[in-house]
Amino acid sequence: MEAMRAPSGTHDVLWPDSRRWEHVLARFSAAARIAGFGLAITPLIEDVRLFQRGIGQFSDVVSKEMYELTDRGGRRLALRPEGTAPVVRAFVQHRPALPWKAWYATPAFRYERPQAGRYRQHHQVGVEALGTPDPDLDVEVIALASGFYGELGLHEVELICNSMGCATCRPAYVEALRSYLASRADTLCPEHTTSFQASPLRVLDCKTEACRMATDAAPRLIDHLCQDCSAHFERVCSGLDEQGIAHRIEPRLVRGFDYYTRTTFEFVGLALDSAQNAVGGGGRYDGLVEALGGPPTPGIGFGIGIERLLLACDAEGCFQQDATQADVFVVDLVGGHAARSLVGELRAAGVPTARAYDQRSMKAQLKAADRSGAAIALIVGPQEEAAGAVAIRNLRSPRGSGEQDRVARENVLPAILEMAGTAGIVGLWGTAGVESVGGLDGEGVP
RNA sequence: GUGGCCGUAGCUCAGAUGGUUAGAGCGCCAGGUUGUGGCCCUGGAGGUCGGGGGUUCAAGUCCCCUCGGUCACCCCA
Repeated sequence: MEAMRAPSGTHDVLWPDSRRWEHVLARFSAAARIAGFGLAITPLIEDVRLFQRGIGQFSDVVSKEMYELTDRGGRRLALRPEGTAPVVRAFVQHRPALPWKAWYATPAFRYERPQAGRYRQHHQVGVEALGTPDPDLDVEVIALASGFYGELGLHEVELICNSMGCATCRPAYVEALRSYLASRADTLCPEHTTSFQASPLRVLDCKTEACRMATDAAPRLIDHLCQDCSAHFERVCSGLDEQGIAHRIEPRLVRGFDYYTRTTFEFVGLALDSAQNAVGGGGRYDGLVEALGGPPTPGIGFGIGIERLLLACDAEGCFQQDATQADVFVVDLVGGHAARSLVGELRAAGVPTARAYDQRSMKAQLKAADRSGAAIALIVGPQEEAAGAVAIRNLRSPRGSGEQDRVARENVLPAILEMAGTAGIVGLWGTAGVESVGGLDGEGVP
């Protein structure tokens, strides 16, 4: 029988790797809440038209990368390829009071050829803020992402931004660019010599030497912005300066979704070797709500790819791998009833506690205790049981020293707390909740 | 969707030009120490050599197909 495996381009995230995910998720949710964003959970499946109308019928993501399905009722559905459209759809459907700020964490599905940093199912955390064109909001949203990277200890990240203009100024610019490209069509790369007609903006983003040179002198969008867009972009940039957020204006930055207007930005992981080095990106989408059937409402948001974020964190060595499954390990040589009662008692008191099963030998149980990373072993054999006591052993004491005491059964908890001090595990528990998950507290944050 | 590289134990990998029962390190299990983890020693379990077909007296090794992984293009997080 062939062993089952996860579909191509999808991955399992298991302990201890998953610790980093818990950490990232906990940090992001905290940062988002502090910034006034509330969690939004929306369905993984949506009407395909949501993405066709939102992202754009002819975008690559919609035209050739969507996971589409027909349900038993004949509805055409799609697995979300990105996070913004569903949240904006929820806004249109429920019309919460403005401004509305939501954060999310979600898988996203795109049928692409997998490679480093690119998967068919990947995961994003992100935010959407709807209801005002105020550039202060742009700054705030960008600052949230930027601060989040910093909190994780990720520093080799470059912020690049651009403005895509609006319905007033962009069409004229696109026309200008198209005719410029037409004049140099023969110097473009093979792929763009004809396709520039349909999507001239894409050529700006082309990495080939030919297109680079050809577009060096091309008209730049930021020079063709209308007065409003220009003023808006200036205020975003000065706002970022004011906050001390380094950024580079990149007139070539073109993002793949049709809904973007005005501010667009991307965070590039400089420590990443892979060609997939965008660790986050987003922008304003002042026409999206309307396109989805809601009232004219401006909005802005970003998404951060967790897999790429983690790749970047690895490249910078943000996390120390130091997994512990428990702080206390119970070794039972009396048939299991001591383990049952001690484990129950300690866990109820909030102490991460593990034990062995199957009545294995003492050596095997202590070995398991060692591997679990526990700092303390509680040992109950016939002698202890007869004396109504528990042996408490410091698993972190120097090799051979075998530091071990015997305490009365009822004094186990205080004895653990006392030894915890010398074993150097204070604080591993007691700060219950996501922040202490996996003992990652403080790691990676200078 | 296009192209390059790679699939041998749970993991990392050896296995010249085809030739006996396919190996190592790590990990796992047990014993050495009948009540004490880490270091050490001994032993053990674990493989349809990704799958299918072909060439051959003989295929992990050569050929074809296929699946999977990986990298790049494309696109994006």
